[in-house]
Amino acid sequence: MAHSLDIIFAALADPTRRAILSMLLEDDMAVTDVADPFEISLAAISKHLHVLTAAGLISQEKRGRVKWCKLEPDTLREASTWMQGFGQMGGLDLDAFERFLESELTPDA
Amino acid sequence: MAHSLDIIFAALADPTRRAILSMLLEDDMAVTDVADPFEISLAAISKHLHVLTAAGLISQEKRGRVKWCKLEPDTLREASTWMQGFGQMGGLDLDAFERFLESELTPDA
DNA sequence: ACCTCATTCAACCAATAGGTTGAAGGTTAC
DNA sequence: GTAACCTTCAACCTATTGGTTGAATGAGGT
Repeated sequence: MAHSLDIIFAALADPTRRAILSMLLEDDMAVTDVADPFEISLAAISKHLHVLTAAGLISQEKRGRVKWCKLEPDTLREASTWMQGFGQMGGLDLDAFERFLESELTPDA
Repeated sequence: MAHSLDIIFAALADPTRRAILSMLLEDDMAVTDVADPFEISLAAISKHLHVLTAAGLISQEKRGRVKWCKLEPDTLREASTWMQGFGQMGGLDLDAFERFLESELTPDA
């Protein structure tokens, strides 16, 4: 956990990587199938998947010779919550805001 | 409008820039005052502010010799909306959120 | 064993990002 | 007018990013 917002947002800043996330929303996919719709090389896609994995936005599991990619929504939610806080409240007590975020992000039930 | 998600997320990927946004949550600020808590040069801060402006996350208005920086929450909401597309991560517990808002906003004493 | 498929590694390249410094542009104050 | 102040410009440096290609690794299929 605690994937830094630095690498999460950096991962989201690339259109290819956002497209990959959208694809994975529908289903888990093998690396080759992820690469199929794109014009760039498989190696480039492999690097993008590495960035997404490092950010915690996806996970990869090797079964046989195929590596499956799976969306990890919790990490996106981390960033989403950070942004929603900004969008909706101006001029609030930031300490209270952080306490709120913590209580929201802690999966206690 | 339609600030591309590319540059919005790229702008959010830097910790200095996110810190600046947090500061602007509390109040509008002049460039020099924004730069004050940071150890880096004023020119570097100026560049960061340019990136944030290009992304539409802040706006800048020159009054006299001072340039004021103001948070633009709508753009953050744009990016947040993109994330809503990812299913269950509309995620913030709205009831808890409203309770929080009440506890923060109603006691204006 | 051998061949094929799935994925990554390694070396390289051009472009960008984030930082520096010093000089320049405007604006207000004396 | 000139001095002080706020901000940006310009040139430069280094590290990182996103892409390429070709070889290497690993796992099945036959």
